[in-house]
Amino acid sequence: MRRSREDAARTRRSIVETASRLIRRQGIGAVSVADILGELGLTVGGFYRHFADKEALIAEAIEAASLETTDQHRGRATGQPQPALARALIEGYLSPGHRDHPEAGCPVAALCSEVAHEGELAKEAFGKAFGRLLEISALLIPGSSPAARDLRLQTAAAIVGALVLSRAVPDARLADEILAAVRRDVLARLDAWKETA
Amino acid sequence: MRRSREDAARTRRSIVETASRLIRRQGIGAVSVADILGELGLTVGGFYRHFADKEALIAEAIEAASLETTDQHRGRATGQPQPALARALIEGYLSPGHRDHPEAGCPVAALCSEVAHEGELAKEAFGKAFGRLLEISALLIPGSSPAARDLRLQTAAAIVGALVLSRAVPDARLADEILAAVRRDVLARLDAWKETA
DNA sequence: TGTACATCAGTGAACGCGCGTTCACTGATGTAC
DNA sequence: TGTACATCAGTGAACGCGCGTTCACTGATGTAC
Repeated sequence: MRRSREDAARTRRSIVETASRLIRRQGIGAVSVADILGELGLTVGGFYRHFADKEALIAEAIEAASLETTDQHRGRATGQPQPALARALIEGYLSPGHRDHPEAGCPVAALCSEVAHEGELAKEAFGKAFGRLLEISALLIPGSSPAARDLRLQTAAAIVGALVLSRAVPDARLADEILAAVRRDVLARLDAWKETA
Repeated sequence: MRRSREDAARTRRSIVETASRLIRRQGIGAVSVADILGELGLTVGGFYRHFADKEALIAEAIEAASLETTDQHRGRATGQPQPALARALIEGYLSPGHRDHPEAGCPVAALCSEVAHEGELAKEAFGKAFGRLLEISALLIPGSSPAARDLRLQTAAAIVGALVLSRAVPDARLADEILAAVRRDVLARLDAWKETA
């Protein structure tokens, strides 16, 4: 039966949020439209009143995950002095908690190798998500110099690589070691950068 | 009809090699058993004479990809003096060619986010592949000191992160920029490391 | 404000399809004598 | 070395299943008067 516009909008949002959570935890390929709607107590038929197809939802889910985590990072960042800011952001990103809860974490790390095989919409959303990761990096490494941009790209590659590998490696000790090594490295380089600036 | 033992062994090897190539290019989920055997002009029924199930093949395919690329790296490394060695390995790994041909490249970078959702066999094979990547790093950064191990882990995370992001990002210029930035960074850090050693 | 009707959010069954896996079968290969 | 038979690599059709998507339907919501 028909629902109010507010209800419908709420449903749509909850589909995106659920998809966003599930694809980060299980991967895009492992999550079906029926899984997502089932989690909400809904049947699949109504899905196509809200989205053109699965890929459109995936793209929105990536976007939502990116906005959610970026907001979290900005929230953590406000009012902090620079050194504490760097510790908070980097130690949060490269924490066992973030590694063990991809469903609430960075979509770039959760989807980076899988998204290469998805459609254009999903890749575009991923591109925007990576752009936001670079914006967060710019809170730590501001400036428009080539050296600042280089360091932002290097930092992004390092933390994404570390988190993804830490999740993929079956040896728990090695997984911790990767996070710790890159944490030390990135924090040391941010310190060195601030001294030169 | 029955084939000779040599033929059967050849078939088995070609299945592994084809799987290894296809999963690196298209991802594990996007490649079916029928795809792999079809590529070889075979029908699917015979597959289960060689492998227990798809996951067993995937694990062997990851292992084969790892051995293949590790051998390539070792080949590139033999007889080279250290500075040229570092350039050859890092510039090869972080090249547009490697980015654009995942089917012939590092399985760790090709599968890193997807493998987290696969079974134990595949994850184990991935773990061994990552171990071999660290061995290749040890050609550039030898030694058993904690600092050497840290630098190997940091280098591995950086180059895997850079390659994966370079493949995933839809903006071609940004993709090149990521590779170039991390290339410069890793080479500079290897130079600095040699000076202290 | 009240009524008649159009809209449409969500249901539940159905669709065609491709998946991993199984199986009876074929006939060349390998083995035992 | 030759023969009779067991083995088994590969075929091709079939299986049950879950997928994304479609569709006729329901009835509360929204709108026009």
